[in-house]
Amino acid sequence: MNAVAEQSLAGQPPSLNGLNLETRERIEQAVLEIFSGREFHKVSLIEVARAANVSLQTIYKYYGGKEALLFSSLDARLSELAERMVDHLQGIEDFKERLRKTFWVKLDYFVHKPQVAQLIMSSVYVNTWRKHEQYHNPLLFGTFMKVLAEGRERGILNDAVDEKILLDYIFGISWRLVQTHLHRDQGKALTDNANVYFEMLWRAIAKPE
Amino acid sequence: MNAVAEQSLAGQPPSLNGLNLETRERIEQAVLEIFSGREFHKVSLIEVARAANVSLQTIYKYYGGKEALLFSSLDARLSELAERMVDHLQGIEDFKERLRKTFWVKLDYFVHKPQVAQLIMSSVYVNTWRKHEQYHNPLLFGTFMKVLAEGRERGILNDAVDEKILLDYIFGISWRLVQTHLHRDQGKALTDNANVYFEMLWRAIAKPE
Amino acid sequence: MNAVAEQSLAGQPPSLNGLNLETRERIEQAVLEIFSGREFHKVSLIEVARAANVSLQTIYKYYGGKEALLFSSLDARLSELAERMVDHLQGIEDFKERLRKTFWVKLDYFVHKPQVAQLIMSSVYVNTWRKHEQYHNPLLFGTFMKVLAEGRERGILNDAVDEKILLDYIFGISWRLVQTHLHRDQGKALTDNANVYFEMLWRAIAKPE
Amino acid sequence: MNAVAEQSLAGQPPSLNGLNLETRERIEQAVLEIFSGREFHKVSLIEVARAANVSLQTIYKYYGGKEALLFSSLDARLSELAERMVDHLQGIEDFKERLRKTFWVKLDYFVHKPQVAQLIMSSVYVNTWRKHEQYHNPLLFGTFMKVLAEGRERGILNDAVDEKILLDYIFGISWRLVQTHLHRDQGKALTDNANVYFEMLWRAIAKPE
DNA sequence: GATGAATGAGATTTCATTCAT
DNA sequence: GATGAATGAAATCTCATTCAT
Repeated sequence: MNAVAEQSLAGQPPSLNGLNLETRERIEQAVLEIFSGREFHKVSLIEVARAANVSLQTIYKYYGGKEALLFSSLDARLSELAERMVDHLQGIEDFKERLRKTFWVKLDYFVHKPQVAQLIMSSVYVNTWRKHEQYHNPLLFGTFMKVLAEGRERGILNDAVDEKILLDYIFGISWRLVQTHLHRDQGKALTDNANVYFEMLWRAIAKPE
Repeated sequence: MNAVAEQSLAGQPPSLNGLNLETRERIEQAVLEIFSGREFHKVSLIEVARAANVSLQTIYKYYGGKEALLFSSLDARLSELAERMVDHLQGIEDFKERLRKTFWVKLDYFVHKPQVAQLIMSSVYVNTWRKHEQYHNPLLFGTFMKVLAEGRERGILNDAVDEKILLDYIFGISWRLVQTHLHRDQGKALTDNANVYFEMLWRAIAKPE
Repeated sequence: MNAVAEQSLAGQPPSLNGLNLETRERIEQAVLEIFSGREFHKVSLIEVARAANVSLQTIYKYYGGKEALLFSSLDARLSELAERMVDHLQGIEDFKERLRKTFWVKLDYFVHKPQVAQLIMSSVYVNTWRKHEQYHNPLLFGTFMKVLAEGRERGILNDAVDEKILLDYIFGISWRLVQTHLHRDQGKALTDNANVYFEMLWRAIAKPE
Repeated sequence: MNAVAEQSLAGQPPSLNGLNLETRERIEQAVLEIFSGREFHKVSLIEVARAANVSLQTIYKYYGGKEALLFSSLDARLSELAERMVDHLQGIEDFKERLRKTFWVKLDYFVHKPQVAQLIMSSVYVNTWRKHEQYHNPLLFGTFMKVLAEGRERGILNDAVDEKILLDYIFGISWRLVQTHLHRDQGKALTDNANVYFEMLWRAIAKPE
């Protein structure tokens, strides 16, 4: 019954079924600012509309509802991250270096866009997110899986456990590091220490000699 | 203005300022069942009240509100986990074994009480969670910190990073493993593999030789 | 799904499924005042609620919606009229006098409660009205039909046309007289002339000698 | 601020300030069809536009709004009726016959164009209509008043009441007969009985001997 | 004349929360 | 402890109306 947010596969925000790009950015910026500071159900759509200088109806027309608005805005950011990651991997040959890069890009992204992480932490339930993670960000997910598969084939990564478990270590650690970092409000400390952190992670997932 | 849930430090659910114990268990059981299956804001208190066979007012009187009800119920479960952990650590001398035990108890707990994890995943925002984690479960948290400090002192654990970072690895990994395990609905697989998973974690946090 | 207005057969406003009588009167008074001055769709329920000093939800709970509120309020007034009519007919034996009385009571009612007529004229479509007339006011309608049937049996009324046609003359004329009277804003003129008007009506429906 | 529908005094729909005649007819036909079947506020202009195969803006440009569209369309039909009436009165000399004719033309018109009556009954409030009746159809109204004045002068009509009261009897009865006739869905019965009905009306308004 | 987008208003629904009994 | 009633807030949806192209 409602227009549904278009699937975004590329980084540049695609036009949301006819929504003016500039307007769209204003809306998603407002979403980021408001939902990152308050819990999902403490945010009213009318304030998002006002902050974005659009009418409530515009939001409903293009996004369909509160939850869809949130996830559409979030997906746009995560696509940005995925694209950034693909971009940064270019030209790196060494496997470990590739993995280190994915780790660094992720930490770096959230350090520079803390609101994206805050939004996830304050307005997205883990359960709900997991569903979206897989349906809506095959690029981000897929990029990781490809890198991991490569590592297993070359005998570099631990093969005593399922491949997805390796992903759990990477995601579990990186996301937790982002969370606590933001909670403690620590400037650049996270990326500055990225290498130390990565080496710890690496020891966990590398095949023990 | 609201009655506030009493702090629970021990494992046995203390009487919540006069709430009949049996009634309390019925309420918290209902909370577990309902909030674990639906998102926080998709659950209405009236259905919780009906499921627990109490009046809406009883909930308000003893818990104060929707969020307080959720966290009070959750805290009761987590105290159970903390208590279990303390209990299991008894008599284990070796440091690594003590840590392995904490890891195992945590995985085991959520495998046996998947609703507790589901409730967190479907009804608790990370942000909100973190606040409660620290204020309301010093026992669980403190137990971990003590074990870690001990490891650092003995030169067993990695001392290139802050102590809290080690905790991030432990919590980040264990929680993520629980999440994906439940999502994939995999019976006992998680505890069966606990040792393999722990060894990976251990390599991450142990001081490299 | 909503509580539906209870059928009112008696004159005293019955308690509307638990709605406090005093509150009910405040609401229906507000309805009368507001809907009589403005067209149905120019009235917003929130102003009715405010005028009646109740919340919007109270209205929805007890009446179910805008249209139901209007008709429930209207039915209460018309039941009053019906009851009044039955009451006034008591003790009058002569057929023509009985009919004259019904005519007079009707004109008199609307002269004294012009808002009821105004409400009908500004907020009720003839079509919608007719449906309610028959379903919801059997008393008012039935009283007339009984009087007419009696007149036909006694050979006093015109029997060249269907009985319902006689009713059309009575209702058509009386209602039109009320309308124009109110439009021209003429104090008591209508009831003062009721006899002259009735004699004209009588000549229309009596059996020609 | 709005374009206002041009006053139509003649029967042929005048070009509405530049609106193509054929288009206009399509629009007003759609209005008749749609508003006669549903209540005014249950009809959306977009469906009228679609049914008439014009854009919403055309309606706004030439009619000014929803209500204006309705009344403009209605006025066009009523002018048709007025014109028809004037036409039929030609060559009839006898006063009573002239009146009988107006009565018959009115019933006959609505019997043949039931949608016009249905539109009034389902989408026009009595109050709103009365205003338009007088401002917008001086021809229809005036024709009647002239005929009545004539009757009074010649001592044929009842002079115990105001002239307008006579009009109330004529309009009140004829309109009510039309209403119930359409409600009962009775083919030609109305015009077939027109004479009987008129004689009844005549007895009401004629000067009693 | 037409098309597309945006807006403001208000109907309706569902709840958390409060109050009184 | 329980029950019933009321309230405020916000989600959602549908339109009339306006504006720009």
